[in-house]
Amino acid sequence: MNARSIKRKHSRRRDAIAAAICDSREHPSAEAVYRSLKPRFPSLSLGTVYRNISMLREEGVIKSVGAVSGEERFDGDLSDHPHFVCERCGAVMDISEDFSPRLSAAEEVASRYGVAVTRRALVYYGVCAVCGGISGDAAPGGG
Amino acid sequence: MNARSIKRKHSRRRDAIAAAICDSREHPSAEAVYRSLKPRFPSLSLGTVYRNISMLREEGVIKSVGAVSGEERFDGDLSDHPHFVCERCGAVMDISEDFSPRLSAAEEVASRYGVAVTRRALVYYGVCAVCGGISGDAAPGGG
DNA sequence: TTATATAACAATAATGATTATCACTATGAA
DNA sequence: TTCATAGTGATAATCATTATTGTTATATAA
Repeated sequence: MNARSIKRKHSRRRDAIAAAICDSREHPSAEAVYRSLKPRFPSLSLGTVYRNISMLREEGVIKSVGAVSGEERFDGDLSDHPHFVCERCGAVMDISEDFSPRLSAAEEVASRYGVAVTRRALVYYGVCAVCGGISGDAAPGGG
Repeated sequence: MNARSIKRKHSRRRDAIAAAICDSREHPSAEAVYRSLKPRFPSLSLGTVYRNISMLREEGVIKSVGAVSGEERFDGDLSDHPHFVCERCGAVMDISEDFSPRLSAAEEVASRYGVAVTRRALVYYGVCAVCGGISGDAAPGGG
């Protein structure tokens, strides 16, 4: 009756797209998924990647992490954990759930503001270790 | 010497664009700012809005709240507070800082992961009061 | 006030990510 | 195998945003 019951046929490409996202720690964009699968599926089309990502998201197999530099990034780990985004290279990494606000905060927001909260997203922004976040030398003159 | 020292001339439009964002609780998009100012500045161009928003952001007068349905939304309140986004109507509202994770969490992320954290963003998603978030009737059949 | 340098402007073209269309193909059930 | 239709590649269209360009407004000095 509802949209969920649309019959889905099995698709090799959809499996591969889901795996590319779920088996990666990179939080790839649609374009990145496309590039990673193109060698294995030479006829793969970018539209197919977008279409299947959209289906996988509806089905709850993957979720979006938000956009980095205008490109949406995806995650196959559905747990409610924060992310770190490097503003230099665009890398997205998982952060332990330990750094999430307590779960009850969402309930408190709901009751205080009279809204229904279905999910939340916490993102830390900065500069990753590779790009020079920590190794104390060479002050970043390039801003 | 650096990019900050580019000479800026005074501009009525830039003032109006900054005010449109800072005096609003709507977290408007560039398009929304354009629409709100068009009556007062009939010759206003959308490109001008984008260009000035970009300048205001560089200068630290406003900040981005992230994209909602592909449209970037802006905030004149620079304090580190969470937001709530209604997934039905796209409304963005401020949430009290009380619901932010403690500030030390950012430092802990930095030291644990070897990164530099410059800012963070916490967003709660769901359905706002107007769209039916709370008033317990009429189960949302339209999902 | 006029003159001059240039930041800001409107109009518009270009870009880049994403979505829609369509003729054809592959999947799954009979 | 046959059939209905979900899935696909190619490509066009859309939408937000950015860049370009010739003109206008602002700041400063004469």
